[in-house]
Amino acid sequence: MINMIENAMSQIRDILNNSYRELAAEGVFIESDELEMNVEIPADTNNGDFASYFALTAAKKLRKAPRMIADAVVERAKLDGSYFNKVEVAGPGFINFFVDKKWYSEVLNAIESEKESYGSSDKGKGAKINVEFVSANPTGPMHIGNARGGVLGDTLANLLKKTGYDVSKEFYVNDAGNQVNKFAVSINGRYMQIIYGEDGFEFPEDCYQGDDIKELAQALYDEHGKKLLDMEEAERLQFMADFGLKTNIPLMKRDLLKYRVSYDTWFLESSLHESGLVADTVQKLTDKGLTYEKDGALWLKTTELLVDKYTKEGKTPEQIENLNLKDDVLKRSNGFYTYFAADIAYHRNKFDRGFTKAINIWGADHFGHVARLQAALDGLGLDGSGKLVIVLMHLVNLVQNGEQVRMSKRSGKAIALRDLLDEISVDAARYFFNSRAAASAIDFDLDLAVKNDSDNPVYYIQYAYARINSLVNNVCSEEEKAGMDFASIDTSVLTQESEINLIKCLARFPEVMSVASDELDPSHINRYLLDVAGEFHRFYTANRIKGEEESIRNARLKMVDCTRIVLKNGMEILGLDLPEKM
RNA sequence: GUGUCCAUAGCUCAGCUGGAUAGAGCAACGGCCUUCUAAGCCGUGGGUCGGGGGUUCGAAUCCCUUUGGGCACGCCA
Repeated sequence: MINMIENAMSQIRDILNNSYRELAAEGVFIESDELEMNVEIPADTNNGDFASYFALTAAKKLRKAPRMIADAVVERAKLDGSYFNKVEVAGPGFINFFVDKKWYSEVLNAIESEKESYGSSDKGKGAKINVEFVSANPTGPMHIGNARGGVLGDTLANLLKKTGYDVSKEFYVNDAGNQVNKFAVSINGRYMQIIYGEDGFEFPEDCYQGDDIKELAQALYDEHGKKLLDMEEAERLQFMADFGLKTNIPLMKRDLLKYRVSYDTWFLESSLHESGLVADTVQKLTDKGLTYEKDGALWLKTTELLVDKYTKEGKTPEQIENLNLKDDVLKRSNGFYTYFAADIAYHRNKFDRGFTKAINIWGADHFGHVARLQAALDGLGLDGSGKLVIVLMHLVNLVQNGEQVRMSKRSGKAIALRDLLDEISVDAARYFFNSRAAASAIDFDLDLAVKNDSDNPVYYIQYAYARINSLVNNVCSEEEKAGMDFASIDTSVLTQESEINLIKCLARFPEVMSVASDELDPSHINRYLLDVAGEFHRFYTANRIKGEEESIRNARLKMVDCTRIVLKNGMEILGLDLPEKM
């Protein structure tokens, strides 16, 4: 909960405000409540550890030269009892603050007192949220894009838990509808081919071509022989679909677990149909006058709902007109509900279960669906625009031999998830898939991933962690380690540049967590840990602990222990192993 | 066509609620192991921040425009 960066910034705002108010009271400046005392961390520490640019932004309003404003305010600034020992004006009116030893000491004390909860916060206030991710069709093996989604969702859930949300992870299993039907027809086709030969039965072109289908058909044949021919076609297809799903779903669970991705709930789409929630939801929309019949199908007035939504969001009528909005079918003329209808019911169900927010990770190719689903939920009075948040994740391009490999289940060319793990480590995969924001497409170069194993940045981080362990083991006896009282160790002796840089870096962790949580982007943590590891390696090279004078030795041990805590807390969110030695 | 995401060093990317000299990793080149792990550290070179215009004291960041690329616009999911 302690955020020393925020504490320092808030002190600066107070110092500047007090100073300004005094001057205003004396008539030097006009009274103003609206001045924003912005504080930032300058890129170059020669310009202070913290800086405010308020004099430049306020200059126009106050009708004074920015440099003059800054000078006057700084003249009055009272640093007594604050974290700062120096404040100065630079350039056109930058106000630069320099922190005192006290601040560094408090950073380390904060980490030691909070330990595993350092970086955590209660900003979520316990809000119950649902994070749904991967939700791949159970009609075939998962591919590399699902791996990214799995890692992202799992990591995001960890992050949200640490920032005070009550998170439930969910996998939506599409075990109903068209895809499943096609799945059954595909298995049936291969089954027939086993019996009648490849030329004796024509395999439909728009069916799943992958070898996994052949394996399912073979398994069925091995178990039942030709007996399934005795069934009515509809019965046989149902039987095959059930068999395929029963086989595939556990395989998906197993493969995701290999990536340390687990779920609280596996939610079956079929349960929505069976419970009648889909029908009921469509009826509700109809009761609200939001549907109509055309060409034998039941349509949702999506256009109307979207115009509402976009108007509220401030789009102009011209902009909305340009979007060429269309309505959606809820119930097809053949009597079956569409995926869209089921999805509306599904999200209604999520909110019925008490989730105040639903976060879904979707492939970017589904983005056209986002506003429509939100609007449909708005139509039900469920505030989809506010409570349904979609993180669009761009797909992973698999590159091999310098060429992009096209992947699709239909062509059967998808690279199975489990094969990937035979090539690279889970840590490397988890790190890699979380190395960029969801919105950027990433190329996964298989040759590189296999070959440059030890170049992977994840080892840079893990190495820092392992180094700390062996360092401490080397310097301290077991008894000393056990009895170490870090709270009482004075760290004001740490004044080397590499020490200062490391402590500053450790201080950023709560802020990084906060930003990553707000942006639903755990890749911030990924990059941050790289910084921590870098600062540690630099410190390690420049300084020693063993053989140093006791006050220095102990202070460094404390700082190193703080580094270990931060690395651990961050790596746990990313789901990385913490190697004791490498 | 409309929408949307993206474009920053040779490559992969940070930085984007406007701030001081645009950063990191990889690759290249040159150094550092008789003392706590060299999976490390230090140094060098490398840039019209896709182009053009605008707003501003100040633009990689905001606005307009343009170019190039990914994706989406189904009685598929």
